[in-house]
Amino acid sequence: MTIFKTIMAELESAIAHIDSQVNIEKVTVEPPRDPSHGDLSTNAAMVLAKTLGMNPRELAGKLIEQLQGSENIESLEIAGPGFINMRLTGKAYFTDIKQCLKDGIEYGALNIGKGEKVNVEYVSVNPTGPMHAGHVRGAVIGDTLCNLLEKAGYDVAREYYFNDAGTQVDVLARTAHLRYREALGEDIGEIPEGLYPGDYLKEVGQAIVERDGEKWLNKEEAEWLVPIRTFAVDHMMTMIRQDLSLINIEHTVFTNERDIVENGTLEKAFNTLDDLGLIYTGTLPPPRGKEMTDWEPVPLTLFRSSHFGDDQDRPLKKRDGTWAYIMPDIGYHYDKIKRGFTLMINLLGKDHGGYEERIGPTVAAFSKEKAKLKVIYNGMVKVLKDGVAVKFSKRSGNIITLREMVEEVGADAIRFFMMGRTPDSELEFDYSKVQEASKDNPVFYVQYAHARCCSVLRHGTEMFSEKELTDDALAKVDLSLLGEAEKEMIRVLVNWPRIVEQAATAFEPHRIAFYVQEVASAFNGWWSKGRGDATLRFLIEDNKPLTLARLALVRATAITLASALDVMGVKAVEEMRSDALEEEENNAANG
RNA sequence: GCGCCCGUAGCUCAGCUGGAUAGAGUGUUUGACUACGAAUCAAAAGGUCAGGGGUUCGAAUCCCUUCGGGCGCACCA
Repeated sequence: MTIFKTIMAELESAIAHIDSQVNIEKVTVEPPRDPSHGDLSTNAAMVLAKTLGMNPRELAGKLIEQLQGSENIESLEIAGPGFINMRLTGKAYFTDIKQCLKDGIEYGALNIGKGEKVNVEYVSVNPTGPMHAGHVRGAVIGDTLCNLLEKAGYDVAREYYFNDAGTQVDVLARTAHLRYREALGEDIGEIPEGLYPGDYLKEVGQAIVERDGEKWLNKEEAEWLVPIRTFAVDHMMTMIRQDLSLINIEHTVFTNERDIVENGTLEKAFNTLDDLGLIYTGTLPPPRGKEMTDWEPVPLTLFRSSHFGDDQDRPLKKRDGTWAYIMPDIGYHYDKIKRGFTLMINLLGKDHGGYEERIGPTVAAFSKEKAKLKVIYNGMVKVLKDGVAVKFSKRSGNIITLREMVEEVGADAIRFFMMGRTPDSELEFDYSKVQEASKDNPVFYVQYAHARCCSVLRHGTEMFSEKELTDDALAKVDLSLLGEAEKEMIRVLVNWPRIVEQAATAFEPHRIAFYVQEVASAFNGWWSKGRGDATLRFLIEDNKPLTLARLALVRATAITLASALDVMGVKAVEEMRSDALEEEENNAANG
């Protein structure tokens, strides 16, 4: 039970005392933006005033009477139009801090998801080349969202949809065959227009030689296309998975488009819609806003997606009776629903706008409106160095590969920056800024704060035995010795479960990145108070109980940071050593 | 033409799903190291939340509209 829930419960009973029937849905208990308004604030009086036939300030007065008795509340006041501001006792927060120390890395875990089956589909890059800069953002946001939803108590499947049925994989096969001929000594010259130019297919050609020798030389395409395609696709998928593992992304489910297309799922999906009476033959209006020279009205097999909010019905079959191009995606979502998911989240680039509108109606139809599809679109990423666009790498065929990015700045920086803001906007990813060891680099700033916590705790062992500093031991420490200087730190830490809840319900992992900076900032501020005033330092030689209380809070800070960074997939380092620092130490040691 | 997203401090961005005097960082100005890591901290200055209208106790947030930017819009894969 967090302090927020405790106070909310007390408020609810206070309200019930006045009127037990009233709807309290809109009542909130939150820390006010301005700390001078107190620790917590509620809008209850303003929200309920009308239905209870009182003016807000009058109602607030009555609620305050009821809340007076709370042992968690130190003082109450009515403010502005009818806010009730509460100042809490120091003690009110201790349960949360102790909980943090007990929970460790699990701190902040919730059960708001109640085990609901969620499918998050992300990356889903075509298996025709390596992961590159354009793919990374959605990959990281998706993966972090998975972590977040798991933290909030959802049952999450991390899914990769594997487009191995389109024409691109045939192009891949043709390119691989060309590389294969090259590997056997043929001079293939420049890669022709329309095939994949990257060098990464050379090793595929070589690998085919090693497995099959000259078997596919001088053969008709019809003979080699399928086996080479299978081989090349497998090879690409292995490569992509290795690339993803560089930034700690590992999917749990891989679904093949080819399976969906070939195992009858499309027919089942179509028939399901037909049985629901949602299929008819009709004619679409001409496409708007485009000059159509060859358009003519044609009766088509249509799905009544307009019943589910789409602006027009969608053709599922072409005029020749074959499936329309959206049908595999529809079949795929039919499959997801059959697997029991009630929430499907899909991470796509902004250039896929309209996907939710197109596929969402079928999800609603298949599930009788019990399942939902949510698409998160992310903007483009520009990779820069010192503010200048990074040159494309020739080696990989005019793309910046994920592998190169990891080599350049490391996985932590990539993850932090790629998920660190709302997905909507365009993102400039500047190699130089991302590596900077200073405050304007949040990755560094946060990791530094965590390392500082660890440093303090290391020093703590000079005053205490290890046994006295275990999390269990610290959880039993008398926190009432903490004072005003620590209050801000405490307030920030106990907010973590709320942040998880808010971020998870909004599907917005970037909030975690902002929170983690808030924690770091509070900690660095707290730390610095000890510089001006020695009595505010963490370690006070002649006051062990106070020191223990502070160490408990330092430890709670480290735990909270670690817990949040864990969701982000960023390492919580215990020590940071820059080259400069190391050099200094080496010089000291040598001199 | 229709739909979606965006417009917040000089710059880069938050803004808790409708709350109080709109916040950080950076940049500018000014202070603080005989330290448990100054790789930091504290303070000042900086705003017509693109413009206009509406909804209500209350709007950056919701609705309408104008302007400006991005993306999508066929039986295409």
